[in-house]
Amino acid sequence: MLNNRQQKILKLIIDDFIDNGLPVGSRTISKNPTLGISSATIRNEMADLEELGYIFQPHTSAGRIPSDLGYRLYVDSLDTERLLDADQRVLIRNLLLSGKIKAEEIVEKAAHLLAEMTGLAVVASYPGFKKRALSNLKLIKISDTKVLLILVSDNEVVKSITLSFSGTSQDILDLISNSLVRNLEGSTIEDIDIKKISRLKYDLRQFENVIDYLVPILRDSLKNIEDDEFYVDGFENFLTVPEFSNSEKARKMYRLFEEKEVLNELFNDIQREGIFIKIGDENNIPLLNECSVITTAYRYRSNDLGKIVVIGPKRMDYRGIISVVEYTRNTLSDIFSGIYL
Amino acid sequence: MLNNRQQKILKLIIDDFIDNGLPVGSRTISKNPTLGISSATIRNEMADLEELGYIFQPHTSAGRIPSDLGYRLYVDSLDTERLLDADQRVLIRNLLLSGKIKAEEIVEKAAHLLAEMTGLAVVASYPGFKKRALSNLKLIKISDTKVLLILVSDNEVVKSITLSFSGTSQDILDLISNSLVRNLEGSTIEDIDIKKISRLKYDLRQFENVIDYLVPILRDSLKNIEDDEFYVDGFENFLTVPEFSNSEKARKMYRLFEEKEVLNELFNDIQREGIFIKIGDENNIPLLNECSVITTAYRYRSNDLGKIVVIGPKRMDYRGIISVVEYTRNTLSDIFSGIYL
DNA sequence: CTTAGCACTCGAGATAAGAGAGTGCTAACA
DNA sequence: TGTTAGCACTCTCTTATCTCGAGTGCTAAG
Repeated sequence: MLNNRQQKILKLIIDDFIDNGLPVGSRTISKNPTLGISSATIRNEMADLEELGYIFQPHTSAGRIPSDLGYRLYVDSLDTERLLDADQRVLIRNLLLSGKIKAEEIVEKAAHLLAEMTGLAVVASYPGFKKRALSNLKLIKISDTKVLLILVSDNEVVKSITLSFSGTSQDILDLISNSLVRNLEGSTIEDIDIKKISRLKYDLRQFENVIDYLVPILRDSLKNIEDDEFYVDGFENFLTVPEFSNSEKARKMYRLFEEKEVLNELFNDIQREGIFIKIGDENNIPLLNECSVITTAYRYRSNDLGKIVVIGPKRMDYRGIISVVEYTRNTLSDIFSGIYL
Repeated sequence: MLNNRQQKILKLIIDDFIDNGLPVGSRTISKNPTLGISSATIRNEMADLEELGYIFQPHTSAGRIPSDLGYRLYVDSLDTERLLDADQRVLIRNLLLSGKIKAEEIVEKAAHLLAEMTGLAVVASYPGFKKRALSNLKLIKISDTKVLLILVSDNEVVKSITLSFSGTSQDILDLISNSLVRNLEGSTIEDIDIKKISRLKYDLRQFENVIDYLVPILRDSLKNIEDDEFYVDGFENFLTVPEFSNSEKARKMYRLFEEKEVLNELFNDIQREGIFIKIGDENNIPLLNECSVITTAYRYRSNDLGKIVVIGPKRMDYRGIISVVEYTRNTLSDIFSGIYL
C-alpha cells in the first residue's frame, strides 16, 4: 500500500510525535538527513498519507498527528528485537528474585517495576486459582466463633477464607483438615461440591454433628471464591500526561481501575500469544479510546497463570515498553515455573 | 476574646465559605436576618476579625476567607451532638455487619463507606498485630520448597508468611506446629525470640535436624513482620476538589498515600481520645498544609486496634463528617469487641 | 455605635493585535 | 513526471488593553 518513502516518513512523523507530543510539520521531517527531500515534497506525501488515513491535522495549518491506523502500522512494523541491554535484564531479574516468595507479592513487584520503568499504569491479575487443583488445605481456629480455611492450589497460590464456626477445638479441626485433604486433593477447586465434601463424614463418623454443621458453611464459602482481584500500580503516571491531567478525565480513569467489572472485561478480552497491543478505538472500553493497552500473560510451565496489562496514552515509546514488558513477563513466567530454584 | 456577634459573624463566614468556596463579602453576611446589621458594620467587624487573624483576604477588595485559626475556633465550638438520623445509623451498621467477617475486610469496608459518605480520602490502618499475643499458629506445605506460616493473634488477626523450606512432609509440619503453639501461645508476637522457638527442640528430639533448619528461618520471618499496611480509599475525591485538581498537586497527593513512611508518620502522630482534628498548618506533613485531617482510633474492648484517618480540603463539612466518622468508629469498635455476636 | 455614600482596588473576562508555524497551490526546473 | 522554491493564506497562541463588577475602607452623618 505505502511505498518505502511514505513508510519512512510516517515512521519519522510518529517518532517525532511520540517524543514531543506536538503536531509534526513538513519542515521538521525534511531536516532528516537520510531523507534528502524538501519540505514541499514532504507536504505532498503528507497530504497522501492523510488521504489514506494514517495521519491527520488537528486543524488546518497545523502539523500532522498519527491516527490510530498510523500507530497500528507503526507498531506492526516495529522490529521488536532485543532492546534491553544486559544491565537492564540483570536489574529486572534481580529485583524480581529478591526477597519476596509469595506468588501475589512477586506479581505486585513485577507490576510495580513495570510501572516505574515504563512510566505508565499497570494492572495485573494474580495467578489463577479456581481452575487449579487443590494441593493442601487447613482449618485454623481464630477465635471461639471463627475458623480460617486455608486453601493451597497446585500452582502454589494460597487463599484464606474466614468462616463463622464455633465451638470446635483445633484438634478436631486438624482431623477434619486431614480428611478433607485426603478426599479433595487433586480436585479442581471450582469442582469441589457438596458430594466431595460430604465424603469426610465416612472418615469421621464420631464427629458427625460437627461435620453436618460445617459442610454447608464450607460449600458456601468455596462457591464464593473469585479470581477477580487485581493489582494496580502507576496510576499517578496518568496525572503527568497532559492529555489526562484534566481532573475529570483523571477521575474517570481512576474509577476505571477500581471497577472490577471493567477490569474483568479488560482481562477477558481475546488476545494473541505473546504481547498484544490495542490502540485507541481498537479498545472496547470507551474510556480507553485515547489510550494504548499492552497485554501479556505470564505463565506456569505452559499454562497462562495471570495477565499483565500496561495502559498509557497512545503516544508512548512502544519499542522500549514492549521490550520491558516482554522481558518482565518472561522472567515472571520463569520464576513461577521454578527455573530459578 | 471574641464577643458574641463576632463569633456569629465568623461562623457565618465559614459556613458560607464551606458551602460556596468563594471569598465571603460583607453584603452576603448582612443579608442574614438573625443578624440585622448593615454591611458597613459587618465590614468593621470583619476588619477586626482579620486583625485578630481569624480571616484574611486573598487580595485587597476581595471577600474574606477563614484562616487556620478561624477554622480552629469554628471546629472547637461546633456542637457535635447527634447529627445522624436513625436511618443513617442503621445503614452504616448494617453495611458493616453484612457479609465480611475477616478483620481486614471489615476495616476496608468501613473506610470505603466513610470515603463515600464524606466524599473525602480515607486511610485506615489494620488491626495491630505485633504487640498482641499469639493465639494460634500453623505451618502448611505449599510446594516442595515452600511452607506457609500462619499466625493468629488474640485479637483475631491473621498473618501469613511464605517460608523457603524444603523436603518436609505436612505430618511433620503438623507436629512442629502443635509444639510451637504449645510453647509460644500467649507470648506477644514481637517478643517471640529464638529461645522460645528453640524450646520445640525438646519436644521433638527425633526431628532435630529439621528443626535446626527451621529455627533460623522462623526467627528471621518473625523479625520481618511489620504492622505497616494501610488501606486507602476515596483518593478520587481529591480530583474533584478544585484546589487539588491541578495535576501536579494531585500527583503529589497520590504519592503521599503510597508512601509508607509518610503514612506511618501520619498514624503515629500524637492524638487525643475520640476524634482528633488537625487543620492546615497544624499538620506536620507539609503536603497536608492545605488539608484538614480527622483521626480516630477504633478499639478492641478498651485498647486501640487501629486508626482511621480522613483527609480532605480545609473547606469541608466538619459537623457532618465528624458525626459520620464518630459513628463509624464506634460501630467498628463494637464489631471488633464482639458486641454484635 | 451604626450606616449610607463614595472613591478605589483588583481579578476575571472580552477584545484586539501580532507573531509564528505550517499549509496548499502554482509555476519553474531537472 | 517528480521535485522544489515561493507565496498567500489559515489558524492557534500569546500578549496587551479595556471594561465590568464585586468588594473594600474611609468619611461623615444619624
